[in-house]
Amino acid sequence: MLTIGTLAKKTGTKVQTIRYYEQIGLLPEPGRSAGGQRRYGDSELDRLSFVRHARQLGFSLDAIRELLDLSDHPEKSCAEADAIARRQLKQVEQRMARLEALRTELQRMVHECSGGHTADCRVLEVLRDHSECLTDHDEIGA
Amino acid sequence: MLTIGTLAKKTGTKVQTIRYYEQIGLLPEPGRSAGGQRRYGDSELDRLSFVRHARQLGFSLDAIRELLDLSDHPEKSCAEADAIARRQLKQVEQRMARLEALRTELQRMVHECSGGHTADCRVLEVLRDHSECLTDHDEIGA
DNA sequence: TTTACACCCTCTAGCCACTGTAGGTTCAAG
DNA sequence: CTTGAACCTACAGTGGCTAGAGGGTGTAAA
Repeated sequence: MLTIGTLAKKTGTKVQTIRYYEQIGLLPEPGRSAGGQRRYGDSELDRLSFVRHARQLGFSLDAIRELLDLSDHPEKSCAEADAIARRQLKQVEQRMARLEALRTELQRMVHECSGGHTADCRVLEVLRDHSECLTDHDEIGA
Repeated sequence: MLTIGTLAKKTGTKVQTIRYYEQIGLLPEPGRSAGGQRRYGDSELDRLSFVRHARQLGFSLDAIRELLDLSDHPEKSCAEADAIARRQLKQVEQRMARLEALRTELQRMVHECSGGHTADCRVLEVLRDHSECLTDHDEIGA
């Protein structure tokens, strides 16, 4: 039986995060010691590892919920899990494309800055005059 | 004189976002009509455009605050603006590298999934068994 | 057995950068 | 003068945690 701290160490998760996952129903309520402290077994360890790994791959907690549910029902079709992963892959690719554009623009700004006063700063100038910009308008958060 | 809605349209910003920027001190309090509605001039338009453009390049609001401050003081050295931009570029590059790894891993998962039941689903299997994973442990949010 | 101390508990608030809603007021056109 | 779109304030909610206050538990040594 593991304490929450041990589980945290084993999975590279913060203690608070584990409690948070429990709170939002991503992890089941574990057993407790006589004094009311959480005690975990191997199944919880596996489940949390699954969650963390999926998080590392950028899946949202909602997507992970679906994946866990699929994982709990071995007779269900694989197609859904596949679809979730494909969706995630697509998102990652979109974000990469977006970042690629940002990188180009930032490189341009930085390379052209010759280090005088801010009055002639290329960085600020580019920010001021959007028409010089190559990136598109939408998807600020992407 | 522009209403907040017109300013919003011209800059591709939501009305609430403009009010939010004002609230956190990123934009100055504008003049008001007799009835108390916000009225904007060209300087506010420029400033908001600057902010939006910087946001599109992924700068944080704090970084933008610094950039605006530098832009307001033309006699200051350009070096600081340059440093902020370089920092941002570095962040973008790090995020790209991270996404690159995610993409590889996700592609592997998806390509290997042959579409049976979840019991043998490659996607879920990879998530379950972290040892098969190529991505590193840290930086979940990157 | 007591005491020290690391660890655990709940509850609440905060982070970023918005976004949405409720309930009311103002403005401009017709 | 009426209509209706656009405006106002104030506050709650998003995702995915993270931090802190104020207290209780578990265990090993003195």
